[in-house]
Amino acid sequence: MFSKACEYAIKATIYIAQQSHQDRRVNVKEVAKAVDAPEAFTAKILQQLCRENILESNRGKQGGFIFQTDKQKNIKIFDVVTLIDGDGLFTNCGLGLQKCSSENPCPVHDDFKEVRNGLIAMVQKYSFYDLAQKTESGLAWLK
Amino acid sequence: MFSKACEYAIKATIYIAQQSHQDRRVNVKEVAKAVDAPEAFTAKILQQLCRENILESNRGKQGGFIFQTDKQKNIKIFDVVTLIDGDGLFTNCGLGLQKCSSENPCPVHDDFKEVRNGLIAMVQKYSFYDLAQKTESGLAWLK
DNA sequence: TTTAATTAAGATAAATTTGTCCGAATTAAA
DNA sequence: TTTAATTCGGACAAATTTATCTTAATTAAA
Repeated sequence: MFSKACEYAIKATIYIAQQSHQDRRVNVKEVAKAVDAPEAFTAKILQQLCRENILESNRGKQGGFIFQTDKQKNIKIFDVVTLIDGDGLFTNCGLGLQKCSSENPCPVHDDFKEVRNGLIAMVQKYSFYDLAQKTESGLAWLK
Repeated sequence: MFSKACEYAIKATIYIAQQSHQDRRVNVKEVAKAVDAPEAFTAKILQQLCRENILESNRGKQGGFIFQTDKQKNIKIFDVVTLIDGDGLFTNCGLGLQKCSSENPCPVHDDFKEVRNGLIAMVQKYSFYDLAQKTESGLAWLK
């Protein structure tokens, strides 16, 4: 469904959101461990999330990543998926037809659309603030 | 969502089912053209579908592939996806947690389960016989 | 019997995704 | 001011997926 990079991105973003609630910057090593992802690969992904202004980073001693709390409330899984994997999952035909539409539908057009709408609803349902709270309160886990 | 190989497999299987309704064997070249897929790659995929006894093939002049009509009625997209991509899409955690469960749920566990159940319902809804009919009657297209 | 059309199987290649490594820049603390 | 901890950026490497090529086996038709 999502790429590995995207799974790591989502989990890492939730973890950083959570730590940011306590004003803790976290470094790559800690994040990678917390979400059970390879460290160097995680670093690359966090870089991408910073470039796109989802996270903020600081170099040097005591440096690390933060996710501003007010920003957390406006950003959803949808945004991270779109950033890392692109929007193909949300827009492409389920069978890969170049021009699938209601006029030229693939054999599963309508049913797939429903599934996809469910998926879109899911990734737009929770903000990272919500997801971090859920995890903080012990109702969910990142590994 | 599905791999390229899997998309090709589904479309090719529908096309062959359709032609088999008229007792036409079809060769790789024709299939690949009909579903807009690379020929040699399609050949590999059809081989796999034959090995797993979904399709039947005959070598030599006038050879090609068929999909027995009675078999078409028992086989669903689900089976082809499982064969080509494995069952990960239907069983793995949406965020890749090794041991995601209701006791140790990922942050989107319940919502993802719902989406996934919709997906499973979709791939189990139609048999290839149904899908071929839909396509034959001009209600759907393979490219 | 020969030939042409076909699939089977294995090797290879290209592209993409996943993952690592290293040197440079930055920064707080010793 | 030096040192240690950190991110950044680029190069590199490994694994997987996608795709091609080539040769052998098979088979119907000429």
